[in-house]
Amino acid sequence: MTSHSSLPPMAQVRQLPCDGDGVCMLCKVKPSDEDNLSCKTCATPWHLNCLTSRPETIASALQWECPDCTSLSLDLPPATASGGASDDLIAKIREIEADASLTERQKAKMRQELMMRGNACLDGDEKDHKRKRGKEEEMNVGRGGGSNDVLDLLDGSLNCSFCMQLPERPVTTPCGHNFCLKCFQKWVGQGKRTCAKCRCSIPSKMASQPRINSTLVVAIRMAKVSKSIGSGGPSKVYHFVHNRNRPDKAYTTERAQRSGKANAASGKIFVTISPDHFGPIPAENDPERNQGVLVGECWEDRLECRQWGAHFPHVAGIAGQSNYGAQSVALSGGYQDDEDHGEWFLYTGSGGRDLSGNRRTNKDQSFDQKFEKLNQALQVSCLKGYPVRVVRSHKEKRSSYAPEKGVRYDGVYRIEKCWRKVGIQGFKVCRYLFVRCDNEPAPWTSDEHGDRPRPLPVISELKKATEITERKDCPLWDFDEEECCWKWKKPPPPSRKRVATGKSEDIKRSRNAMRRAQNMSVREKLLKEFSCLICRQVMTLPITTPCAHNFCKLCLEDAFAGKTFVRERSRGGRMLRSQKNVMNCPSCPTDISDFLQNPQVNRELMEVIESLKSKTEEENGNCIESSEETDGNEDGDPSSASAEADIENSEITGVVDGVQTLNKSKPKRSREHRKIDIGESSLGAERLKEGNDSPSSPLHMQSDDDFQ
DNA sequence: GGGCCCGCAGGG
DNA sequence: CCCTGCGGGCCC
Repeated sequence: MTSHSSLPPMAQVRQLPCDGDGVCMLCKVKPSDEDNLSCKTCATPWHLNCLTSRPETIASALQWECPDCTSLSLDLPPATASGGASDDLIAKIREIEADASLTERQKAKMRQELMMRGNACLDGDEKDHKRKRGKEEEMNVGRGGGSNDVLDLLDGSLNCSFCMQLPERPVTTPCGHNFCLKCFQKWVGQGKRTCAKCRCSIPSKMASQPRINSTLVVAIRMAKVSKSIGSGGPSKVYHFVHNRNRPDKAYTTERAQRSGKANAASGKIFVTISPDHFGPIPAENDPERNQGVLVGECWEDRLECRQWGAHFPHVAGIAGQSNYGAQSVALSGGYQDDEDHGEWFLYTGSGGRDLSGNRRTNKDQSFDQKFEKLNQALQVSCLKGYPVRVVRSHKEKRSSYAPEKGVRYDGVYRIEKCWRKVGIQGFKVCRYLFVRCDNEPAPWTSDEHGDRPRPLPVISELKKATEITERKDCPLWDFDEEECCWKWKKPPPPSRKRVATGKSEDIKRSRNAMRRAQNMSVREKLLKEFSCLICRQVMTLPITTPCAHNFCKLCLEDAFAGKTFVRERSRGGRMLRSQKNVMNCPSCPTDISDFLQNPQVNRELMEVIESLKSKTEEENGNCIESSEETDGNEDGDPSSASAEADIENSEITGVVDGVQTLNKSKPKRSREHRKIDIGESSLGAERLKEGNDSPSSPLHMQSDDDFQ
């Protein structure tokens, strides 16, 4: 064999195409037209001089196939018959290429879809994803023109390079490229550890635990909603949860303040629901804000979550009464058997552990769980079809759907089935299948609408299950086809408890921000979503951390500027200097030191922000600039107050052994200051220029799979 | 990061 | 009144 597909894998890895700007990713030079070679299969441009094997004639150059496409057959599972699926696939791709009725973009899309499909079987989730993408595509066709439209703007820049559509559950790689969670997972599932767009390596943590970039989720949904309203579609107004609209500080009792949160009495309950209230918490039970508890609302911890009524017990995972039903559950990684798929998950009951003495959280199971007490309460909710509120905690590390920080309300679910099986630890556990049934979209989806009834997932462990409980009667909480929403089909069970709250005087919030938000154009609202978590202004050079937080490049630089990065810990009376530096994300306790070696600007996002800005400025002159100025200075404005609080938080969580701190005294960067060049240089590269020996320069560690 | 210790709330 | 519980701070 003489073709480069026979080269060893490493040799192929050394071959890289040109990036989106046409610059060769190997030699970093933009090839001239003569040196630019396009693959006939995927149309990617390559630098002729950097190829290990070049076509010899002009004719063969026209028929040239890039190393990625020729190695395609290597990636695919062995074909069933000789010739097989890979040949078939390539034949199909050629067919697409030859079709003169298609535009280049359509061709690219179809090529990508074929590549994604491969000849592997799709699991249920994936089929769902494909179906959904297909549907969206139909809708997009109907969308038509509107060149000035924000959705088109996002659509052009942020598309997932696998399915060529706006990313569903977007995840962002450290190199700054955005993909659908499913597409990304499929890619890494094939053993790929480089970015599909730029071939940068993907850290193993990102590959195994990708986090959803909620900034993008909200932005995409907002754009979609604005579009459907604009086109005379549903005019329902969806809430977008902004941290700045939340109360500044959770209420704590005097005693709690004395003894600290570990021993805190829970604070005042802000909502007027009884502790055995089922279902969402509506606006009429939220006298302070008059908006109810919204899907996506986040709290610092379980105590604060309790104060807003989403989940009352401050330790237990299940709220309920054995003969009455369960109102809410918390997913916080306490049980290994849990399995989270976002819209549905498998939950494990409580009990089976020895909690005698001082042990409150023994993780080891030492006897079987039974359908009694709180486990029975969940069973009642299953049989009756009650809505069960679900909160997810950052402590659940294995789920892509867990928040990076604190506790988040994710809406109501119904328990469709429950059973008992032998758990991972060898003792019997109670198991529950939760399926989402909320009128508001989940925090991780860009859908404009909430859930629709969906077929139940196939649960393989049911084969070995005992005591399977399924609902026989109609569920009390169900989807109304006429009204197109979830509602009580029969009245909920009467409350047996009193409302545990008085009138709260502790929280004073202005509604100005909300009113102002209502008057803002979609573009301005979107721009607000793209705020840096440090400076609170629209990001100039957006950077997405592996923990899915977004910052200006310069703010992130500032946050770590002039700091000593060697981590010291005392152990056994001696000071130990650890090999690896630890630098925490300013927004959460994730160590982003590896990422900081070479953080990449999210150029796709930057493009969107720039277009939004220029279009808004075109229309409003300097309105945005001035409104932002007043925003920050206005007294009593929850946005500014909460922003301060968040910065305060980041100073606590962002510190590692007191070595790294955000420089609070540093004056806020002026907007002029922020307008700097968008050159190729990354944070790491700039640091490099300062000199490797400078104390501020992070160690340059070479990761194993970093081939450059 | 793991273990220990603590207090609190709610079910029964 | 006792038991249970997917917390949280702090120390090592």
